[in-house]
Amino acid sequence: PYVRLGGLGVSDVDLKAYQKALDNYFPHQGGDQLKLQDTNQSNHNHVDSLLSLEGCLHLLSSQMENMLEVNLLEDTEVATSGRGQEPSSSHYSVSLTQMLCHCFSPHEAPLLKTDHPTESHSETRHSQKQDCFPQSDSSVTTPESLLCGSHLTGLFPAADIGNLTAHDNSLDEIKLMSLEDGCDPIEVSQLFEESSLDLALVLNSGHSTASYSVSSEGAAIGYNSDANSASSHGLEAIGGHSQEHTKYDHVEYPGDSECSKKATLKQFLHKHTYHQLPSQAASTPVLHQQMWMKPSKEVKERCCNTTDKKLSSDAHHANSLTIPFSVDEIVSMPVDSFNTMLAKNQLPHTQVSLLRDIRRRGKNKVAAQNCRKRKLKAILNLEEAVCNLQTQKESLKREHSQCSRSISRLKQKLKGLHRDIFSHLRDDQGRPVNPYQYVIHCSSDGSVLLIPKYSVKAEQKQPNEKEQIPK
DNA sequence: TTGCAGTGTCATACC
DNA sequence: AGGGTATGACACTGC
Repeated sequence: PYVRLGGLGVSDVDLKAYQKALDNYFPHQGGDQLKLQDTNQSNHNHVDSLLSLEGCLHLLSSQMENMLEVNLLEDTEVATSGRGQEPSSSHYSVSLTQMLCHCFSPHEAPLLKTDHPTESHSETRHSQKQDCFPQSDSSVTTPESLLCGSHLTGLFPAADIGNLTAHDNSLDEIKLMSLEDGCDPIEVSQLFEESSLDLALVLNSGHSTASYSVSSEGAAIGYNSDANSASSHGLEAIGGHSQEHTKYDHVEYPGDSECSKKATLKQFLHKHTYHQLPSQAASTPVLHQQMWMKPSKEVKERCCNTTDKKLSSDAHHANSLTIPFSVDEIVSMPVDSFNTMLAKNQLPHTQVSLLRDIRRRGKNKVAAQNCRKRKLKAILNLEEAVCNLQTQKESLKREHSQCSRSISRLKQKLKGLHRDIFSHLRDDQGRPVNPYQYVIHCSSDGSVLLIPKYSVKAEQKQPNEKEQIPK
């Protein structure tokens, strides 16, 4: 609340007190400025300067009123005696004009100070993501639909299948696998309690793979089991791919917002991003056509693009190594499991190298996808920031013009006050005081000095030399 | 045919 | 030191 009128050596001004007085003196402007200060912290400097100006004005006016009373009531000789003024206290060699110039110099507000908090709420992010893709929930909660048409639904009572809905995706996946395996779901649940390494080994030990996608888009497929075609290892990588993207669906990024939802949705809707779905179905083309009603021609085309060829090649290599893991599993398994698997299979160096490459490529692919999503998100955030700053700029412009108008009004009032004061001032011979030869100066102790302009100029050159001005 | 956007991969830096 | 991650750059593809 205290503002030092910079560089002038003037004492601190209690803005609150001045503001209170201003409310009486300039009731309209004072209230406005207070409101401005309250509503926009970013323009604090503007308000401060205006408040200090108004404070100065009010101090000046009130003190001048007192002085006028003294002048009018007392003899001019008394006024010129410098009564009560210590020479040391009148060291202000600054003219009123200078002070006003200082006060009227608009300060630049810190324009970049924004009230917009950055949006990085990790807790809400997750729900936003989920809200963004409600279909993933629905897909999770309807495993029966995933199994519809398959031979699996008849194997277990509906209650068992219903249990699938009560667990997270991982457990759903495990249970789906157990369904396929004909295992007891309870056993699988117990297995789930064990270490991931053991789990992975158990789940993959008797089978080629079961590529499954319970959540997100993959859920529409349900799961893609190539257990029915155990010899189709060469294609499983494509199917397994979807699991990777299922995880990718749930990757979270700082500052998710509505914009990112749109962007992400755009990505999700893009054909490229999930072209693995038809590809995945290629491992079980009949099932795929039943579930997606896609023409086989399109499936073939999808399967034959370069990326899938590359993946198929990787998968082919991986499967030629008699390793009971899909490419996706090679990529996603913990490094300890991976190393254990390598050691267990006694593979030659070239094949180990190949597996490491497959793993590296798979991880880097996901990383690249995440990186691109982040980049897109950053771009959207920057665009939003630009919009916000433009809005803020317009607001500041309006506020600046409002402050300029207020300052103009105050200047007019000050001119009138100045003119009024000098019209009442008389020197010791009773002659009017020339306003061009004297300046009015307010001191910190409340006294008002009339200073000859030449002394002000002299003191500016020699600040230590002060002249006692007759009052 | 051209341009663009999406994607996978590599190389590299960093943790 | 090895593995994972992030990112720029490149090539390729489909639209």
